[in-house]
Amino acid sequence: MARGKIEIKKIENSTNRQVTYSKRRNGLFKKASELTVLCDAKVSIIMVSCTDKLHEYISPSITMKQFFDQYQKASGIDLWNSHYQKMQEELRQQKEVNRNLRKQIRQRLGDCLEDLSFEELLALEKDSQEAVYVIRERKLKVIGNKVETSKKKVRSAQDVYKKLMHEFDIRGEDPQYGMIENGIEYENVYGYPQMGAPHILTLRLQPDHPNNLHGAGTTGGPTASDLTTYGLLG
Amino acid sequence: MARGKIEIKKIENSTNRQVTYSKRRNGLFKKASELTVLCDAKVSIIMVSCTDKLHEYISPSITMKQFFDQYQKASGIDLWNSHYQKMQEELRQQKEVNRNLRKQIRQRLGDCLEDLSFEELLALEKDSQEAVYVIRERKLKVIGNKVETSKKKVRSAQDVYKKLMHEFDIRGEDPQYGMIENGIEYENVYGYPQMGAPHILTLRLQPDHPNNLHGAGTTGGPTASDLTTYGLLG
DNA sequence: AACTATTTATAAGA
DNA sequence: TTCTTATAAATAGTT
Repeated sequence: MARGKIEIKKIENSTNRQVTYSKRRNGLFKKASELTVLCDAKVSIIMVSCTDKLHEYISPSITMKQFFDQYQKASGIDLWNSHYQKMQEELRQQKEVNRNLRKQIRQRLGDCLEDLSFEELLALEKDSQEAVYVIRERKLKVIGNKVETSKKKVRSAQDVYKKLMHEFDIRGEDPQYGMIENGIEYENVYGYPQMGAPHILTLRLQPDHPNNLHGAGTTGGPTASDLTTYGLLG
Repeated sequence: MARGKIEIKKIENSTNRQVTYSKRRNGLFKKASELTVLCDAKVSIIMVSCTDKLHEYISPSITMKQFFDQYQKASGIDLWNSHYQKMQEELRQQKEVNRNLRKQIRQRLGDCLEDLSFEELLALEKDSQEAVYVIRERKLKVIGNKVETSKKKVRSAQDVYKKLMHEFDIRGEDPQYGMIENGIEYENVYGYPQMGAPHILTLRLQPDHPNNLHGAGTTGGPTASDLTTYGLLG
């Protein structure tokens, strides 16, 4: 449009093309800003050059997001709504699953039983009772392990004691005196849990009597286990 | 830019403004399309007039969505990602919660017990055992209700029977003959469940003996209850 | 980036 | 709205 008319087709010379792009881009943006002011309109221009550089003009007093929202509303073209709705549906489903799982747990704790049919109630009782047996077996195994560990510790301590006594024998010292003194000492030195063994043995006796547990269990607040397992329920 | 220079400020005359908007809009779009061809660029123009009409230009061979995506990527400006990411985070949390709830249920069914501390194990046993008692009580109540309902039906049937007999008396017919015939009939007519009562009474005897349930419970697949409550677990 | 001959856009009027 | 046209603005080619 100056120094000779040009044909509107791709400029083959790369440098020339780049220069023209820059000049005309400025021209376009200037026109856009004039339009904005003169006609009280909102204009958004986004340009991507053939070298993938991005330039934009946007009227003051409006954000690109507003533009996109407005465009979407006016054009009815779905830019990201399908994504959004898909996620929303997924979220809804997850919440539904969540609701069901919680109800199931409540039922396993003895709530909401009125929602169950008689057959479901029987099945729930059977499942729950079986679970109690499994849990009890696991508990006994854990207790067994603890007792075993304690026994090993005791044996280990006894070994140490014997070795000490043997050393005393070799040195010709009075074994009777040394035994008492060292017998008290090693329990702390070698990590023998002073209250551990009796405590564990006490526990071992309790859980075989469900009635005992039942009667005692009606009082008392949440335990460490409750906190762990219900942490996400709130 | 013709017939006199104009100042770049809002055109107060509404008609004039409208005309200028239309003319300059065309000019802008023409320049944009020339730029597209000359420089092999992609251009998007969205305009909203002061009367809230929307007009757009977009280079051929590109969609508005591609433009928005490209713009967002290049600019780093958050158009809808905050929405999106918020939902994604929410979804992630819901899935995490569900994972926990499922684990909890598995533990209540006797799985994954090795993940519990000894104290948690004891609490779980207590909870489970208590739940079994609650469930059992509920079951007994349901059975009681069923028995009560059956009794009422029987009483109601007996009333009907008495009335029939009374009518026979009034009519002077042979009551001995009528009694037998109608005694068989009314069980079907008045909905008395023929197998119902004995069945319920049989069930009533079982559940007070947990050992009985335990022994029988080790076999057998999922019941109707299992299907209902685990439907969403897969 | 600056210059400038020329083309193009457009303001005002019809 | 569209057409016309005088004139302002944009810009292609050059430096």
